[in-house]
Amino acid sequence: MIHENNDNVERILTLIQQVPAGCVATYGQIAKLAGIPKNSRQVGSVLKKLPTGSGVPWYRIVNSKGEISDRKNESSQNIQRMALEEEGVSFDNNGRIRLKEFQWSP
DNA sequence: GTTATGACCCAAA
DNA sequence: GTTTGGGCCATAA
Repeated sequence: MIHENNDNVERILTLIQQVPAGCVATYGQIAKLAGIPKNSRQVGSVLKKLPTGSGVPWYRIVNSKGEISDRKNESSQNIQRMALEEEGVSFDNNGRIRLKEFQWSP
């Protein structure tokens, strides 16, 4: 099937839209649910290229440690943290989210 | 075709 | 708790 990759992107985005406000999900979690457990990097790749105003809550996706992952443009990270705090997600002194408390479970 | 890169993850140390 | 090395695979050049 040659459209497999496009389907992956579609599934990734659909899943992310299911993450409710006030919760977070990890890249690996989304990848697993999307049926591509070994390619969590693709999740980040998709989000990176996401157009602004897409309506996809990209900021609810964090890495497996509960941190906002590093990237080229760090202002994007500030936006992400702000958006999450706005929804009630709290960070500890080390900039981590307690996944036990805030991680979404389908 | 190859190589480099990356919003990742996990087991092992 | 942490760091590290290896694995992963789509994407771009």
